[in-house]
Amino acid sequence: MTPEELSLAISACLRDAVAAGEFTVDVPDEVRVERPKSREHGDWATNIALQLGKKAGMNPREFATVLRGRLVAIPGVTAVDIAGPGFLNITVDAAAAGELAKAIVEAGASYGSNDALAGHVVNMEFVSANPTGPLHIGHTRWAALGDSIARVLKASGADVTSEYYINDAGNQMNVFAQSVYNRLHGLPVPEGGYPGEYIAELADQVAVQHPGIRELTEEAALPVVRELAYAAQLADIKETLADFGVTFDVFFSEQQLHSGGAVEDAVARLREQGHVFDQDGAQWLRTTDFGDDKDRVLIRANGEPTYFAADAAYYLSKKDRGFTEKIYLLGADHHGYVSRLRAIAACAGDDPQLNIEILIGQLISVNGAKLSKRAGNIIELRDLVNWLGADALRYSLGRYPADSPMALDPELLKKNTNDNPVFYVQYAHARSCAAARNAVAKGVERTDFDASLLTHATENELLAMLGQFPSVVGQAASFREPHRVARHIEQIAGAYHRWYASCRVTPVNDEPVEPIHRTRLWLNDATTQVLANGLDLLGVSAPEKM
RNA sequence: GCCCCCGUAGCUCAGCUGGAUAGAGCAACAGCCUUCUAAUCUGUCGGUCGCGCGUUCGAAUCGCGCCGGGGGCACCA
Repeated sequence: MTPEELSLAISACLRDAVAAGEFTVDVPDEVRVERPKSREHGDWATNIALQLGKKAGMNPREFATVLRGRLVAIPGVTAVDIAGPGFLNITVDAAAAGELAKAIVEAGASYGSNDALAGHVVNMEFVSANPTGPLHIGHTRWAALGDSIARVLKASGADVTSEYYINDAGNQMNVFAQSVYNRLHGLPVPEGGYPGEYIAELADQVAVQHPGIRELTEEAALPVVRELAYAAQLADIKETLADFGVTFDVFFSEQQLHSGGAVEDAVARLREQGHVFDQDGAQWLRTTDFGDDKDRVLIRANGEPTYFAADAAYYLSKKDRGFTEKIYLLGADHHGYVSRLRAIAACAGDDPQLNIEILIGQLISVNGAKLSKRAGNIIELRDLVNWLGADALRYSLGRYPADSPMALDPELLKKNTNDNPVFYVQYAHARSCAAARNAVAKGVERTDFDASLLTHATENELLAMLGQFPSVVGQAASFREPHRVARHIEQIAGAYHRWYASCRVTPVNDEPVEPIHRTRLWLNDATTQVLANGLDLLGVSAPEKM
């Protein structure tokens, strides 16, 4: 019996009690069932009586007593105790709990999938780094987190498109082209240009693809340099992301918004909605109507659209493509954009509370040093991945909530010891794989299964953790917090290690294979499956040997 | 000045949106391997949840005000 099944059964009891006139109260959609910290409080506990008692006009213990009469009749429930102010502590039959092991193995990779977000059509935009340089440590967290959020959303039934917005328009592209051009000719870095060493590499690539580039006049060469260097840089970004296990469904070009007329179109549409006004020769969006500090320029006095105008056009594109929820993942240094992005949604006729969601994540620091792409002293994502390994890096980024400030200590991560919890979880997975290999070699097979044999305290604990996995994935999706998955599989790994220490899958020496061994193999393999599924949601590999 | 985030064990951080005695890892100390992977496991030590009011049966969690740290406030991109 999983917590979900128990939760549903309790809801049914509540409805039956209301129908029988035992109390009068609105039955909530979901009854939360928790794993008590102390095992003296049963397998599962609920505070539903504390929540509903007052609403039913009864004191919570009285309410609990009435409800208890129905809960004890749930198949698989062996005891229901009332504790403290009105907690209901529920004890479940070992056989009912143990059935889960078989169910997980049979569900395989789909175990953990749930329908918490069924029907949601989500656009998930993240990274969106300028294609004027390599991805660096500042993009690392969002790449890892955004990809994992997309995965838990999909696992929870949402229709998700992950998207990378390429800022390939605007003056920085000209500066970028000029920087590469200067490098081709051995000239100094232009004022405000990009000094990084990667510029030289791009210049080499441009020269290879267009051998006569140095002979062209500057005026003729710059557009060519710009396009070739841009393509090379974008390819580099995509490769780096792929090596990091991060994939995007769509790479969306800002330039195409401009060239395709979408920006002008967006300004016209917003004007029709009555939110655009003219002042000082510029065209403004009245974002202050929707909580922004000040109104924002869409079209400058010189006729050029602002970056903000492209943002508005991009938002309308997402809306037109049918996304009901547009999620943006931004760094804390961009938090000032939140109110103006919400204002765009409102001006477009959307509900800024429902149709747009902006997740702000705190920046990562490395030994207190800030890193700047423009300064050229960047730490590349590619180097971090090569140095620390994609698994260790993704896991250490994925196990913290986005709003907690993070200090990555390279010396600590480089150690690759169990300071890094990824090894704890991966080791548990590899260990369970080894246990299964050994069991099969000794003739233990997953034939018969008798759930009532899984009576050890560590088995009870492990089964409980495995049973919570789908709801943890659902919560991770609902809250956009994949670290919940990481924390939970760490608990599963711990429960597995403790189980392994006291319950053997393979008989000792020449002792015969008993039903208990075969049954435990199911539980062992169920754990393997859940650990693998959890690691996959975080974009981390699940090694079978370590 | 205004806005956002953070403050929990010596260190790094969780704390399941208000529940039972606030947890984990690391560090420190003490134990368990001739038996499926000891990268594991068992135990001990360690807290004024930044401070103060408030909300209620009940607050680390919600509200207000302070203190401390980080980030941001362009007709830049």
